[in-house]
Amino acid sequence: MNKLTPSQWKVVNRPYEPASTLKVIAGPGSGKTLTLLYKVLHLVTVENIKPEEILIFSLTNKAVDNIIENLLSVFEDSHTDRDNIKQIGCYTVHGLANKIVVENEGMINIIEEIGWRGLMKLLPPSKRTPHHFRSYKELEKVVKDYKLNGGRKNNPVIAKLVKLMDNCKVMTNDDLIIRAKKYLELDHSQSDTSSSFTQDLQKKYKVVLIDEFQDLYPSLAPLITIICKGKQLIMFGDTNQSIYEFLGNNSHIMSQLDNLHPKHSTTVLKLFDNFRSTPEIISLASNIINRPLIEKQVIDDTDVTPSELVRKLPSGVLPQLASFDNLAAESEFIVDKITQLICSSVRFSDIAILSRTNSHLTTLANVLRKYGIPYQKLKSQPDWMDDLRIQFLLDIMKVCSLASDEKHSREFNTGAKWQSDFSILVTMSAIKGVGDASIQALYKACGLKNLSIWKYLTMVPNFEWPLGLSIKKKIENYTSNLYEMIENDQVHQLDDPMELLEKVSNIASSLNLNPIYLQSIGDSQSLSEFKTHLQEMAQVMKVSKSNKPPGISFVKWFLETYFDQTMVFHQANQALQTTGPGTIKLSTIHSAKGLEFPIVFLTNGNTSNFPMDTNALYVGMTRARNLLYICNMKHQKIVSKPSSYSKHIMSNDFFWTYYNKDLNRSTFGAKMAYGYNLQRYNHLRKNFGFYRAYSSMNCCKRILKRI
DNA sequence: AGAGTGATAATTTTT
DNA sequence: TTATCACTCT
Repeated sequence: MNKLTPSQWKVVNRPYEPASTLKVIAGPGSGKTLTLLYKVLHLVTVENIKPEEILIFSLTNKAVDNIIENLLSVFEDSHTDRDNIKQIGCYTVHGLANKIVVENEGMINIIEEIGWRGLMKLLPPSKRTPHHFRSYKELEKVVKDYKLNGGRKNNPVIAKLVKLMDNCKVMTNDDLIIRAKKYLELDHSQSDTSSSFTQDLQKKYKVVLIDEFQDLYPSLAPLITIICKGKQLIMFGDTNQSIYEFLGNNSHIMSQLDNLHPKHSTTVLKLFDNFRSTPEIISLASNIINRPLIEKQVIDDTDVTPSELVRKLPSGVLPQLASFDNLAAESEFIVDKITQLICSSVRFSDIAILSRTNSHLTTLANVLRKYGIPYQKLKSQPDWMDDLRIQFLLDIMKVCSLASDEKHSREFNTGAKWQSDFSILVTMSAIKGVGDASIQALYKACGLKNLSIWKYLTMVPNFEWPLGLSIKKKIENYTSNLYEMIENDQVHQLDDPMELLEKVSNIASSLNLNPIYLQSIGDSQSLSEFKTHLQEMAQVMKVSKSNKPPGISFVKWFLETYFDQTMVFHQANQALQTTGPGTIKLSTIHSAKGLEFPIVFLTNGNTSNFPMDTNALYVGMTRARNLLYICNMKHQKIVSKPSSYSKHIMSNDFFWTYYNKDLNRSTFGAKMAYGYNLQRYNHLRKNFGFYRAYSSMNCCKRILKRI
């Protein structure tokens, strides 16, 4: 095993010691993940730590997936049982918190956009009060503030909302963390359940590894400290790559973690070498974060870097900075460059386009599709999950399922604990003409009678409803549409996913919803988008149906598990797409953290004028191995000129030899092919109609098939 | 009424 | 960094 450098070995060989901290500072391309994996291997094979005593966590799904994916291969040569290795706990912080909370409370709901929109309707109508919000995001922020400061602000309106959320088990992601911490603090020693997840966290684990510590933020601190206290804490990260500052200050939680264990058992190590990027790219990136190139003097004499592990040699090609007046020009530049690259033996899968926003990526994706260039969006969630219309359908299912359950518990009226209320409020306020005033009046009336909204609507005669005539009609329509599903338990009897979906869609379509939930009307592109999303959800429903255990109704099973199942399904789908001719990867800079690509296009879009965050820019740049293009970057350190047309890169023999060697590809046949490549490129360029704005898409598709 | 001031959001993730 | 809102002052 001479895969590691001395500085990496130093980390791996650091002995196990309870109640200690090992902090590893690992810059981009320094082999952080590899070191982490070998550290785990070392713990199991040398230090005799059992796999089930190791807990690894990180903030993003991608980082966690990355580790899980590679764990097995690292253990391949050791004589450890595969099933045994799977005992290693590997979670996102929120995934872990979710697991704890669900184990202790049963099914919960994470609030989404549609939920906040519903809650907005419960606010007083006056526009001049502090309760008036421009968007649901402001409300989200205020509620967060309220929860953070406890009741200190004493805002009765927000307090009411929070109470409603509590009763309906509706949580924000921050709530997950707080609640998880609460359950970990409880003493479970008297409890008879012998091995719950909560207890495992309290007792079983000996070593906790944190990947990407720079992503942690203060509100996670209480949970993380309680998990790590007394264990060996090993954390990897790089403050320069801290791009989640908008969630809270990273240094605050880091100082807490640094002081978790006594000074004498806290060690800081550093991984030096950058094996990823060319000196040209590193130089520019280091300049961005005001840091000279990796200095020789920081390497002490016990850590001499052997000559075969020095950084990469110069590639002879500088990162290209370009600016454009409009989005079309930028797109054209990117497509033109891609064409040049593809004609120079680059594969589609070598290229990544990184941007700061998802919306800009969507724009770029449409451009690529126009030119028939294969692409793939790297997203942890499929698109349909943040489609409001889909969220609405899911909420209708929730209403049916929850209200139907509560119907049976009618006798045991245990106070205001009606989980269905939240989903009812959300769905009802999506109806056209049902405004804040009616929702509030109705909700108040229910509170007076101490009934759930559904019970109120079905039991109290409608002349008592505190509503205007036209609203009454609308609400009656709502009730009667849902009546069969709930009162006759139809929702639980529908065993066939497609029947359920059809039924729910029928309800939605007869409700006369607000335009925002029905964007599909009159817009064919949006309609086909909705169709695709619906089909994707239907697929997950079918999968869910196939693994449903007996003794539970399909809706219930689906609602409880659809999130996890979707993630698994989505991941499998993405993996599937990587085979074949390859695809260009589209990703936000945030999602691309931890990944690397031979060629990177970094773009800021042209619409927004506010500058790029320095660390985000740094992360984006350091994703590139060999070639970096930066478009329309707004940053003090970047001076970009309007780009002039050049096909220089195609004839750069030295670079292409370098490139193929870097990727372990044969250069046979690539040399002397410049003439042929150029001919191919010119042909494509003509057909694409570059420098004449957009061309017709049909001819492009035809041409690209020949590549 | 219309000009001027000051505060703040826009974007990124987590089930 | 810019756009927009709420509010104040003349």
